[in-house]
Amino acid sequence: MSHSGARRADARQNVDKILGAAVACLSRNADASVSEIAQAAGVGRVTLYGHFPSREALVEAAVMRVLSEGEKVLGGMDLTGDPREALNVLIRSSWLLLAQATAVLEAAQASLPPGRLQELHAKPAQRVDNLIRRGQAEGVFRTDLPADWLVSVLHHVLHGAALDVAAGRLDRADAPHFISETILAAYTRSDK
Amino acid sequence: MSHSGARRADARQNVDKILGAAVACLSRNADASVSEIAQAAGVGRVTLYGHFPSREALVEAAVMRVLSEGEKVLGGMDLTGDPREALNVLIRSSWLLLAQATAVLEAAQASLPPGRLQELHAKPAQRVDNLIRRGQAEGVFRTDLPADWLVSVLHHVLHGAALDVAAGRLDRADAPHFISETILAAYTRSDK
DNA sequence: CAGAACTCGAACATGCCTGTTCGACTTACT
DNA sequence: AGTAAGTCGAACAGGCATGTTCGAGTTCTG
Repeated sequence: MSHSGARRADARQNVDKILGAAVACLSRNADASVSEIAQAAGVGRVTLYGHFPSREALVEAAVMRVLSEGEKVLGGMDLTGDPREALNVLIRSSWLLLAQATAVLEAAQASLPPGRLQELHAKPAQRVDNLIRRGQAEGVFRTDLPADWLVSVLHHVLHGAALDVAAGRLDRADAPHFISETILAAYTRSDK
Repeated sequence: MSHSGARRADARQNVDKILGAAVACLSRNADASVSEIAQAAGVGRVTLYGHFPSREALVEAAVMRVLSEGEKVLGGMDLTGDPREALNVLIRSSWLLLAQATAVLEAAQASLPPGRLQELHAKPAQRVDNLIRRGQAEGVFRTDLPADWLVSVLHHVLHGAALDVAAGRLDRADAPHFISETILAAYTRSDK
């Protein structure tokens, strides 16, 4: 095992640290500078450019990373059964990941060609979308509002909760419970 | 009426156009450039600097404008009576304004000294906060979630809806209805 | 140990944004 | 009509971010 690349050991490790720092920084600040990300990764700016040719490439790599992590979680999760329970499980076990994903995705929206984003984001988003539509079809979730809107609400509540946690307005431990309770209620008609 | 200022007629008119453009631009793009705002207002960049000494002053003026507009609407609105109805009226008649306010406020957060913001934002936010707390006290809104969180949810759903409209994912005419239905449901316990 | 891969800091070119100054021009008020 | 207020474009200075190059140092790998 030595023919494909030379000193991959620490190089790949650095790439990993950079990607992690990029996700963290872009979640907090949509237009974080390359220097900022490099510093957060504990690596020189030049080293970063040695691994990613441009800021755009770095952002795209960060998006793909957070997306693949999302796939890993979403893929190994049982979303069949009662849609309420499935949604509950999904939120409780991956809200930080989803929130991080939406944050990085929005950050990427400013630095990436317009179409490129939804092209990558399509599949994971479709999973949540399908769950909601199934819940509607089974009469568990309200049908007086379009599924697109319900997805959007989940989206924005997750992102908002992540912002609140980052700003110290919300206890990280409370977040999953609050989100879950709020979304489940919102997905059910209020009167009658 | 001629002693306080000379050719105020079109000067003040330009200030107005600039402030309007600033609010519009900052709602779409939190870090819109001064050139961009000036161009959107149909005036030269130099003229803008003639009225506002710095970008920071411009942003603050835009915040004060949107806040005073908010006060005008919130102040002349009857928020007594059934909290559900009051919240419904508030959302339906001012969602765009509220959404615009949150957008500009977030934009300002990046360009203004940290404390300065909540200092100005305090009173209008308190009004909504009070309405929600009153609803909780009267047993109309759920009390298993803290009022701060419910305010935050309204905040983020409004902002999110504004983003969706701007991105063409949501019809502007549908927004008030969707928001109102969603929030009212979210403010009520789902089961039992 | 020796070479290659990798890292790093400093420095440079470029570009955008902010503020500012200057001079010429247009417009409103008396 | 005349004067002062206001507008505008061009052009400058400073700052910060993106990429790039160079040379020297460090560390993995064989």
